[in-house]
Amino acid sequence: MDTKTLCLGALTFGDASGYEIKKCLEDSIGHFLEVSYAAIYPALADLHKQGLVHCQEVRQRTRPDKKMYRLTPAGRQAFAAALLQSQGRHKIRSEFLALVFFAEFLPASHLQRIVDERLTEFDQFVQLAEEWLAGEGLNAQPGARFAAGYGLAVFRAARDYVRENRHLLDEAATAVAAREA
Amino acid sequence: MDTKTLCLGALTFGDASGYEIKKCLEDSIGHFLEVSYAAIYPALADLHKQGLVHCQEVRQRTRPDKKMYRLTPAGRQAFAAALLQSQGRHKIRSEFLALVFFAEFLPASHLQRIVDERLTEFDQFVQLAEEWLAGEGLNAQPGARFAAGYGLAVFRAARDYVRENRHLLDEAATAVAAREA
DNA sequence: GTAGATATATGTCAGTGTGATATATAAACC
DNA sequence: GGTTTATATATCACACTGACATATATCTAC
Repeated sequence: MDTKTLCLGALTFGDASGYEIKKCLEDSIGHFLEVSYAAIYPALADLHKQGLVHCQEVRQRTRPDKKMYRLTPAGRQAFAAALLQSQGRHKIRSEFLALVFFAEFLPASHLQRIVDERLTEFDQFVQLAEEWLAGEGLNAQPGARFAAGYGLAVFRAARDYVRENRHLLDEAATAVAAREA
Repeated sequence: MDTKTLCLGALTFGDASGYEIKKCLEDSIGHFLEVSYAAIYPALADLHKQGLVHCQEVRQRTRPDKKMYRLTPAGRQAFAAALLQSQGRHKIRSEFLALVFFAEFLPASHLQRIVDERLTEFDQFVQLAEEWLAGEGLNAQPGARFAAGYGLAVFRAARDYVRENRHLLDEAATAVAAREA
């Protein structure tokens, strides 16, 4: 599932510029998959070369000009084919857990600050997901609802675990303080 | 938290070769952070150039020769400094959820096969983590136990959610079947 | 016994993605 | 009047991934 495929996917919701594609992906699956402009713009240029999207420049008075992209029939086919090709892997890259794993090498205050940041993030996501599922989500596709529900369940579990067990990390830091004294 | 830092971290457990470092990291935080040989070997070469690790070639009769690396005092300091520098972000790149999000474009059978694979992976992790926490984990550092407990909580939540809600995805696929008929 | 898989061990390479930076306009805010 | 936020596109150095290449030894199944 490379950036090209994600762009094609975003365009199944309707025509969009690179900027709008980024917003679309962020708002939908942004919590599970990051996309950056540095990946999107070259991807769109490639897709255009391959004839998978149509591109039209739009002059705007009140905003900078933009390039609107539209899926071609070939693009729609290529998207379906790419989805079938994807293995559907679920990867996590957590520097947070790496830091926690090496807790013995960090000052307690630093560690707790990092924990607080993660907790804030988890809380925010839980709230957003709850609101979405109770509001707009009611009209969304089943796949989108499933994904949001998954996120809610997992982030809730993460939040609760961290809240209830963060005190264990004080022991880790204490161990180092004692060692260094 | 780049590969160099992870290598230094692995070496705080004792001297090791690149191959052994990979195993060490896989066995400890492998479920939250992937590392590949293609990243490790150049990282070790760099660390050696910078004087952060000491390197000695070891000739072996029954196995291929290996290069054993050891943390230098400068390396230990650099590790602590790099940890302090790390923001501790928690990123997820889930093609699984992306596929689910675009469920309407996939055949039901394909989708359910992908769900089965994820479920198997979640189950395996839950079992591994339970065993580790009840066994070796009892002697591990608090940080390592916290990380394992976090993984257990989150993967359990993921497993339970997917088990109880996978039927929602049949609706998605049915919608497409109806549309295409 | 021998064929094939698995484990040990190190490395490269093309392609892809990230984070930072650059540029420019307009609206909203204080 | 100045700062921040939003719109809009793009490039660059660097890091990482997945696939491949190479070599030896052990373990398993027939």
